[in-house]
Amino acid sequence: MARTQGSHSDITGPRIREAALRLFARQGYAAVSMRQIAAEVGVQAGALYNYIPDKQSLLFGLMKGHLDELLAARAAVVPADNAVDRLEEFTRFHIRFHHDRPDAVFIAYMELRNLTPENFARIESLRRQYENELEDILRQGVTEGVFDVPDTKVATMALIAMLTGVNTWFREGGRLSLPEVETIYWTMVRKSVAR
Amino acid sequence: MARTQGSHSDITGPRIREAALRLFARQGYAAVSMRQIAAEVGVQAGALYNYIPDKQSLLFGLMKGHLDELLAARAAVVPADNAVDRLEEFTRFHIRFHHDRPDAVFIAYMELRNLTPENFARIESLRRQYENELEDILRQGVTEGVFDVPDTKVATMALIAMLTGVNTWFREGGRLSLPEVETIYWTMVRKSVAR
DNA sequence: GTTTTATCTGAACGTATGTTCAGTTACCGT
DNA sequence: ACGGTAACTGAACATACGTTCAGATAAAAC
Repeated sequence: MARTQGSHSDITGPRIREAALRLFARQGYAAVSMRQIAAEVGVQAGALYNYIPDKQSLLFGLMKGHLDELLAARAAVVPADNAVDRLEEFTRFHIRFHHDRPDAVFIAYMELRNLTPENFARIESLRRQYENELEDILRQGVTEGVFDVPDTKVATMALIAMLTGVNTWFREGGRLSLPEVETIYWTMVRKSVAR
Repeated sequence: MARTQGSHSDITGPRIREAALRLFARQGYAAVSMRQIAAEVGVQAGALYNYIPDKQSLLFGLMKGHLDELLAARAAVVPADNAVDRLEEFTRFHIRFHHDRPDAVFIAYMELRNLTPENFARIESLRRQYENELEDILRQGVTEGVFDVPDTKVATMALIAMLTGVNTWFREGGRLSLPEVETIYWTMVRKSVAR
């Protein structure tokens, strides 16, 4: 089962996930066939079932993997001591992280309805963990007296939607670079919660 | 063909669109079959083709109808003379209009990839018209000297994403009423563009 | 060099898809 | 009452789907 040397299949599993990620993002989970994914990998459809139990698990694995990565990347950040700096860091982190994974982000938001109820609950729980990081920052700022936020829960949802929205319009090579976009969004975020 | 009195079919067309709207929003365009839609209407699948040429046109018609309604509702608004009042009106309008049509909003954002290139271009053009209304307001405020916005195009996308995001979390009967949510968002919008 | 094991093919399974259409039904105007 | 017509059924079309599996293939283990 597990091999000590790098043989073919050690690379086939990830290749299936990459192909599925790209195709699901472009055409949607329901519109992509197992045969399409297999063709992208250069294999017959039946061979996929040596790596995944079924199509559903493939989708769930992609979503779970994305959110695990997101939370791991957050956990690696050493938080600043004041709320303003923490919020700036979060803003720039969110934009950059989501910019680097447009397909996974798209899938994680759009294909929730194709999950079984249990899998849906697991994904939503991970997402809530991430959102709670932002809400903690906002609450800290309110406590510190540097933020004036009418409702930290609503503000959290508002800011996350705003930041994630960058993915819908930003294109490499356009009028603005990503760092410039980060700065513009940070300006708006900062002012929206300022005293 | 056209009948003067209200006969059965005058009501069947809208009923097909309503059923398709609901099902597309819940399961996605690709995952909904014509037989499912027909069953919802209480008819056999073949009968649908007395009202629509094909499944694609049904999707496009729903999206186009939604955006036409949106632009018509905007056109009916008498704009205030100052940018701040116009922006508040836009904010509350956007939240309320989108809140009243969650299914149509969901479809109009998520099923763009299932449109042919020409149809996609037509829908995007309508959406851009709506976005331009907001950008005009922001530019007016900058000219008046009451707004301080680093980039009106980026601010437009940021604010629209933020406002549309209400649909992803707001549920009737929750902690907050819709007017309360409107006010919270207006506070954040106002501050984010303030001088 | 032979056995063992992981991997893949190619065909098959039952079921579902969008769309068409000849034929039936039900209602309309007269 | 009756002819005309709009609306609908039910079956059929070709094609595609996710998944399974016996058998072929290739690589690793001894």
